[in-house]
Amino acid sequence: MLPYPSGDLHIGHWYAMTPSDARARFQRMQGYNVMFPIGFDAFGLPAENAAIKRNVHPKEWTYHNIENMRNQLRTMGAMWDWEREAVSCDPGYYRWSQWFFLRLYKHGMAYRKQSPVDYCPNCNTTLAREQVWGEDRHCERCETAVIKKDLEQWFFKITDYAEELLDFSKLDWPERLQLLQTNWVGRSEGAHVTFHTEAGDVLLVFTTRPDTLWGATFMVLAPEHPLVAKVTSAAQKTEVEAYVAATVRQTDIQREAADKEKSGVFTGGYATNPVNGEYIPIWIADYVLLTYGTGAIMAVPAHDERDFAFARAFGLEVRPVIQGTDELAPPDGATMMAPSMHSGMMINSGPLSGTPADQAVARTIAWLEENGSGTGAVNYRLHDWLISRQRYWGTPIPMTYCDGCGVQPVPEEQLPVLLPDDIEWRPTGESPLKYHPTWKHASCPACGGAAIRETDTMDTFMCSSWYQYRYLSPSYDEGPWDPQEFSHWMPVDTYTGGIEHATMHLIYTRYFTKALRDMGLLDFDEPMLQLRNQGIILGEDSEKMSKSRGNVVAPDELVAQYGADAVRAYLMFFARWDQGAPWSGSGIEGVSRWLQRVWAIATRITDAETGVAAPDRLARDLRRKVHQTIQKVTHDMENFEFNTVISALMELTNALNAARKAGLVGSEVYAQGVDTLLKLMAPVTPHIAEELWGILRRPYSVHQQSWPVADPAVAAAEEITLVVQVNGKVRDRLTAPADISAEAAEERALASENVRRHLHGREPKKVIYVPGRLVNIVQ
RNA sequence: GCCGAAGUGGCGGAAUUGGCAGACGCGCGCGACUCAAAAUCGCGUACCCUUAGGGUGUGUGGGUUCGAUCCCCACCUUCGGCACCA
Repeated sequence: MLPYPSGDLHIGHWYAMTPSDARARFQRMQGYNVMFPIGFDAFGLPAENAAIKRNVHPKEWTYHNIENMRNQLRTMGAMWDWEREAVSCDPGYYRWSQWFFLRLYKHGMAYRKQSPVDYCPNCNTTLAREQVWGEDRHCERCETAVIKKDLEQWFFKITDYAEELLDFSKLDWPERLQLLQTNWVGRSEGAHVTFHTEAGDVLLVFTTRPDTLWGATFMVLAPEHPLVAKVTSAAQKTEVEAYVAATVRQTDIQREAADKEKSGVFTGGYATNPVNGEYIPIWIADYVLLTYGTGAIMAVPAHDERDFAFARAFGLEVRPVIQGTDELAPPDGATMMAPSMHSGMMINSGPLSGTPADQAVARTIAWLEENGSGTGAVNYRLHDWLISRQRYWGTPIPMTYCDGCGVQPVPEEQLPVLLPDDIEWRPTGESPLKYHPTWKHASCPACGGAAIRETDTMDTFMCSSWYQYRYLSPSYDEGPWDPQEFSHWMPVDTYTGGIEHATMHLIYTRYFTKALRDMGLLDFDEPMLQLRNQGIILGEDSEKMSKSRGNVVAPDELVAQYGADAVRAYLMFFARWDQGAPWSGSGIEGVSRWLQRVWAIATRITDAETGVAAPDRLARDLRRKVHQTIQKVTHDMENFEFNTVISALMELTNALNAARKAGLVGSEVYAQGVDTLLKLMAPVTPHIAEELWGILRRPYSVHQQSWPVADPAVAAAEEITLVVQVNGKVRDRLTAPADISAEAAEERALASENVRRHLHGREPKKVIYVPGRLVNIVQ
């Protein structure tokens, strides 16, 4: 975890962190060597906003918040390893973020590119595609609708890893998360097909349906496509330029709106279809996106909905090239009402006519490759990661620009490129780095002449892409990590976090580790092997918690009222951890009462006499319950099923209470039951468990005890309730020995008075016996 | 539109994955203690039939099975992701 130091610990932090801590403590008691680190994701925009609004320096604001959060985190009683704390805005940290940037640059994985990028006009910065959300394309942080800007920016080549990012075989990650990442990468198989313009330029298209190539009746280019100007005829020039200008002015939202009504303009140019040499008109339309595939398509209106709508809107030819298996005659392009999506047989397709649907794509690709007109191809929706941010409070990108030598990396030994402290804010909200009088002036590492520093800083997801490695040795200064620590601990065994990171942090950090591997810096493929997501806590009104809604639950107040242990236990109890739920304030009373009952049980034992002889049967029952609870709690802790951990602990408490009333206080079995309860509670409620452990004069500390091990023989039930059904309906319940034979069970079931009544004196047709569970008599 | 997840008492949720539906807790009701209240403790608490006993019940409608919260089909609702992706 690397929380952002917002300055106030939220109930959501508690919900995410306390079960994770409990599980870490559980594993430590099981004998594992557990590292449970913490640190802060300390760069980012809120610090700058605070600076502009309240005139505090971002550094001061951030470190003040960190101090505050450290204190709040301490109230949780988590076993954080504070000696390994890492703070991403410390120069000792961001020096290595810069170092990684230089490594990536040297390996060709960081590059600069001019392109239309998403820009948040409120945050005054560009954003990565992953940070633009929803139908209305809004900024992930401030929810402002983004706009497009044509800028030169730094990118990381995450697309080189598109295929590998789809491989989850080494990971124990939730299916749901794998699916989100898989969809985000967006792999599709098809072909690249080479068309040619009249001037002889190559016009490459990507298609998933090469089998429909003979049905291509026109081409469509994205309005921003580089060939647009060249293919446009003199007659169409005015119209084309007007359309391009209009498209560029539109936001993505406008472009995708209007109920997907098709618009477009004929360029006056033509292209040759490689499969039949036919000349087909080239159009431009905003439904073709420059950012996907090659930014150009072959349009097959007979077999594609968008192309069909476009063809009908502009009166273009529709030519079917597939006859569906259930179609008696080939569809008529002139009259068909919708594109044909049937599978069947290729028609009107020259040498491939007659090819059945299941072979059509492969045979067409083979034909294209033989004829040098195309190749099989895989396309991904994933884009390279835009990491430039036009902000002050971030890691400076360690690059310079020299008039003579161009882009030059800052030499490694000059790192870190420090952020200047003496800064002034512009009323426009622009980055002070751009306007700093001296900071950006540097000497060129190549020629020694004057050079200008890059004034953009890095996306903060860069900091969090490698923080797990910095936790190993946060003050190490000979490298990003101490190699000895690294080989002992890495990769991360268990990682917990929110699902909202699926296509951001969690994809970036996977990419980052793979890139480091390929640069020889580490030797595994995945940064975190096991991952589990917690859900989110909503306000009591089922809405997202926010100050403006007034539905925020303050953990500090709950801790003051009920104590940290009760808050911890309640957060683990009140909902399924992986699902989250709306907050409910009344339930915490129940957990608080439970802890008071535990207190009463454990403190009464000291006053009681020892050496009490417990009746055999009661002793056995209690011992069984104890061992069953060990089994249940161990299993559920392993599996992140924390709510049933608490209910099992409550059940054991209730059993101990009943045993106390039955006079078992002072007996050995009772004392062992209490000891076990305290050990099982230690990960969940570390303070109370320790306190009671001390009161009972057990050897310090409860947290250093080994986790109890269940004896299956003791946990096994001696007697079972045998359910007796007649035709699947419960008619009786019998108490029987656990190892009752099938014959004996059937005999006893048939002897039941109520069963006999329901049999109405007739013979059963069949009797089903499920060992240890039920007898079903079928008539 | 496409992909995915989830629908169980008044509420949060449980059910060893095909075998007692509703564990545990909240809330509520009744009782004990108290002059009274709070706290605590005890009992009860899916719905319906006045009871013995029975009927119904896990979003809706079908199906498979001796038996379905669990498997299959169709549908409804809610939430999440993607979205003119070629």
